[in-house]
Amino acid sequence: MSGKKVSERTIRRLSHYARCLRLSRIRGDSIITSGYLAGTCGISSAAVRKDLAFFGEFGKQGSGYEVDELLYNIEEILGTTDPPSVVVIGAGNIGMALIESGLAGTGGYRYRGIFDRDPSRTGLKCAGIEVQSISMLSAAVQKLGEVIAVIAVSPGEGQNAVDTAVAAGCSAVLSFTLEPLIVPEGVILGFVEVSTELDIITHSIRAGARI
Amino acid sequence: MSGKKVSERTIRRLSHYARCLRLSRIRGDSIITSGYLAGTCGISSAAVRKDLAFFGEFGKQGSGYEVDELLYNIEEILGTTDPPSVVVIGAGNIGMALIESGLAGTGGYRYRGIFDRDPSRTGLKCAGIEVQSISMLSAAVQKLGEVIAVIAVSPGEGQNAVDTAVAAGCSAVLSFTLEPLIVPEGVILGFVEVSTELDIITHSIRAGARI
DNA sequence: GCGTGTGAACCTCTTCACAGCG
DNA sequence: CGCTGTGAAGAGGTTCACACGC
Repeated sequence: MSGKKVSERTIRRLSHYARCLRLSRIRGDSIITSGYLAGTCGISSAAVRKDLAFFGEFGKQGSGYEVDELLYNIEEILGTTDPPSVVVIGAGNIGMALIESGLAGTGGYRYRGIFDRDPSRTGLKCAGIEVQSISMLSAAVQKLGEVIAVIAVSPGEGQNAVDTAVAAGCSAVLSFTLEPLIVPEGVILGFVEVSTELDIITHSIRAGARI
Repeated sequence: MSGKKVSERTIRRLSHYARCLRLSRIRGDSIITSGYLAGTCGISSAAVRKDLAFFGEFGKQGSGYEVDELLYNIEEILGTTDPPSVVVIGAGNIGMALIESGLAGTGGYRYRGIFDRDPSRTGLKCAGIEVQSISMLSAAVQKLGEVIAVIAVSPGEGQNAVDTAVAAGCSAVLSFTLEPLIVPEGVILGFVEVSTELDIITHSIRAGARI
């Protein structure tokens, strides 16, 4: 809709603002300031205002931003007012844990299915969702429309699972595996890398401990 | 040791290089080029060389980088040659799944314990590790030394768990919860946010679909 | 007075092009 | 000839300071 180009870093911040706004709304606040958002997200208030002003004049001078209105606008920018469906591929420990934990508080996302190629796992139930054979994925995607596939398979099976997800028509892939993955042009690829987060933390500990 | 200041973005890339090098080593390669690392990590070869040259002259002109040597140097920079211990707080779905999945392939990290404040969970065994009462955390940290606490508790319990971890002497906290958290100065804080990754992907899908 | 919106300065990071060395 | 190391140019993002409106 909007022809704006925004960096991933900005999108990441907008996502944080959105989460912060949801918490404010739960707490009953109707107005929020850039300074408050800045403090909660660990950045400067000027940066918050720059981010928001880039997309429109959402604030009221002298008071701040109306929580409901700002949240609506940010979700509009992110495209999460009507978010894609999410399915999990791999009904192992992590896959099942993700399903059981759900996506509460994330603003609209919901797990719509979990798939595994191991027949001994199909039929298991988990948080009201039944593990289906991977052969059912294609039909499920056709029914759901836009789908993000969360890859939670065993090490070494990542690329295989991604290829299956892509062939089934998934628009994007979010991988929990460590392996490098390849997707065709047009398919979005994201990673959740505990390993890298640990490395960053370790470096911070060591660097922060210097004199 | 080194007084260099490096950005988190650079550290994140170094972590990716390290993972790529481990895979190369397993494959038996002894030499790797900046172009190959660049391709696998999705950046330009010049950026890779800049990153590495900043810390020393690790490469051999005309051939490339020796895998073992470069990996050693990167781990030295990251501080992961002798990595901190990792413990999990919260023996729910995610905590148990993390323990069962282990940290294979991450280069040295290992889960050394899992703790929960719910007495009905203590004593459960998981991948050879027994769930301990949260009251044992302090003693465990004292024995382990430098400890990263992975927070995998139910929504709303995050800050409580963090406070406990900090009081027990943990050097850093990596949270899987969505809530904003506060830690005292000197304690490192990191997040794994599936919600934000989904937002980024959703935005990419919608933005990429524009004309 | 308070908090937003914004142009300008500032800084960091990335890319380019090429010299240098095996 | 191939690939690294690096100064210079360019792009992008952040901070600052202040005008504007409630």
